[in-house]
Amino acid sequence: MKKITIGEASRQSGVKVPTIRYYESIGLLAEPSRSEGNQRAYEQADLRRLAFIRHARELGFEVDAIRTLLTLQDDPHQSCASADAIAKARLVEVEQRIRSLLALKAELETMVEGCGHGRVDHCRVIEVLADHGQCAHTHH
Amino acid sequence: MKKITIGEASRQSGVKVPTIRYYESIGLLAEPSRSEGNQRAYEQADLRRLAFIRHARELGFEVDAIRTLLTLQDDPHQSCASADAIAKARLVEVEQRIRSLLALKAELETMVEGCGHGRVDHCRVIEVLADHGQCAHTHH
DNA sequence: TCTTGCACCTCTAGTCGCTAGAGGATGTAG
DNA sequence: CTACATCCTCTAGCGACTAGAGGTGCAAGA
Repeated sequence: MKKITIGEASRQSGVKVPTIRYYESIGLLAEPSRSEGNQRAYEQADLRRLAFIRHARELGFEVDAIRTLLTLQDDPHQSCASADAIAKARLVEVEQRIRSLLALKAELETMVEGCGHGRVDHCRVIEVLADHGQCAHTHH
Repeated sequence: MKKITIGEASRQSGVKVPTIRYYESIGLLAEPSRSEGNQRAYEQADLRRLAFIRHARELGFEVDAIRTLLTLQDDPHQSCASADAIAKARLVEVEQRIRSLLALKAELETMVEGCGHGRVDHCRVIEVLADHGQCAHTHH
């Protein structure tokens, strides 16, 4: 079992060095053992945990949710209902966010298309921003 | 011209009272005149500016971008090229965000559908999170 | 007139998830 | 032995607010 430095862990997991230390500080990652010279020495299990965290963060899970997911993972006999609930909640959030972004996209397109590239006093971008009534879509 | 209190401005614009004060503190909103008792007294023009800011924020523009848009609005003889560029950049951002959220949605759906509601050791949610290789979509 | 009670004031600190930088120790290659 | 990269801890900063403490202003009812 050869030990892995934080830099190596960073390279292998794709999580930046300061971020790894940050995860340790907030208790997402356990404190690893240290070398003679007080440098962090990780093991394979830590790398797996880091990959888990990274993937979950990429999926937009909040740190608190990840904390729950990690404790679930640590105890495989538990029911996975909580994990399921967390994922479902996240799915609903993502769906809402997509809907609202699609509305925004439509509105931005109207703005940009309407812009005749002239002076500001006829600029559709500024106009639409100034008067929400001109906004074609009821996104908010 | 009757004066408008900050609470009234908040109600009419939909921007919370502390947020209005915050916008003033960062220079998005000019310092309004004050009543005898040192309370902020807004005018119609301030309400229009607040509505502009609110709408722009809802469209996801950053405060710096809004600052630029506001100075453009204040000088109607300028070319609207900057406004156009800002809106276009935002459009590109929104489109990217939508694409990545759609990929996330697909992945979350796979996770949730695969969950047999049993124990954690067979939970697809946890599994997929733990092993990015199982992730069907190349969203990141 | 007095008092109740809400809305207002300023100021500081906290939120989230990092990121940047200072100032110093350690580890490795030439 | 000397560079130089990498590591360490610590504090502060980011964006865009939000929360709370501790105090003042103002309008309406008793």
